[in-house]
Amino acid sequence: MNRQKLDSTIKKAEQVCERTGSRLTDKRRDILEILLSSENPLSAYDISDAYNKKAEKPMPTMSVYRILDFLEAENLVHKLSSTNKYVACSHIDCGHQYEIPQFLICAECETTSEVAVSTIIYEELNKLVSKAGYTLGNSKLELQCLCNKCSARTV
Amino acid sequence: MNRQKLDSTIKKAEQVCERTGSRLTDKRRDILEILLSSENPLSAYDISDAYNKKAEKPMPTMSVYRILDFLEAENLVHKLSSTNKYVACSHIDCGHQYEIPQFLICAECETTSEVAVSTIIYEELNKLVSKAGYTLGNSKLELQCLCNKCSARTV
DNA sequence: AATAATACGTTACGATATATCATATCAAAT
DNA sequence: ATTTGATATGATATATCGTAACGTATTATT
Repeated sequence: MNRQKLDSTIKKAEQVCERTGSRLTDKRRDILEILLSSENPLSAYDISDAYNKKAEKPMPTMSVYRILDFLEAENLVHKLSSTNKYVACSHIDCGHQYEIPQFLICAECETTSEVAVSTIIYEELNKLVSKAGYTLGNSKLELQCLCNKCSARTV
Repeated sequence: MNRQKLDSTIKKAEQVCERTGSRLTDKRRDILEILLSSENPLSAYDISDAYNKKAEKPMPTMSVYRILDFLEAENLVHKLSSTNKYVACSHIDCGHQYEIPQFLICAECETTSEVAVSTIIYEELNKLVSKAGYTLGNSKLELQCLCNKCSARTV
């Protein structure tokens, strides 16, 4: 992500926070920038390392986790529970609202794409869920995949 | 799960192992029984505790993990990565083959149901995935839900 | 019995995450 | 401008989750 795109995304993120009456502090912005700049999902410790490499004053693990929790609550960041890693939301800029974010995770190289589930899938899932006696909560889907690059390599 | 049902499931599980040239040893069977008997998903440590409460000789954590890995490879057990817990497969008895198992997890009480995704969802997912430049691997879906009981309580 | 394969034990460690309490910062009200 | 309260961060300790590496035991086959 180039500097210009990044700046506009950060600006948008600030607006998102304002709407909920919270603030995108310097450290929160730094962590978000690290995630936005990364090709791949990062663990809390990866993020900590990346931050501490640049910063004068190291940030304790605890703060990283708290900031990630905050960013997740603001929907600026998603946690991938299948890999225990974090990614910036791909839809900060467009403000796109969707019911369920879906992540395609390459099992080989961890390249990850975020896409929205189609309406038809969402409706079908809802049907299934209510038939089973549940109501759908704040869900996300994580699909173990192979990206085309890795797919080609392993053939 | 009553004793009779449990015994027949274990017998079926033994057959599954035989087919792959492996064995359902006593300890593996014990772990599987613990999971089959539990209402809710259990962590590796929960399982270890449950085993050690009954057994004369305690089982080290390492063995629990190895056995869980084994059972997962045989498709007798599934790991829920959103909670780091394990459940027995609901389809050992019927030998039902399905593309993608799907778990409905109550965010309140952790009650969990395993259902198969419908063909239509599977096809739609496949379309989405290939459009994004991936191929679908061995996936499972974990949906954060509310069960009707908890749903009623929180209203 | 000898051998090889599989299963299990032991020790050590690493990775992931939260609890708890203390401190700092900022913004609004006095 | 200070006090106050809310929010944010720091520090320390500890819980939880998981694996690496290597050794011993058990089982199946010869």
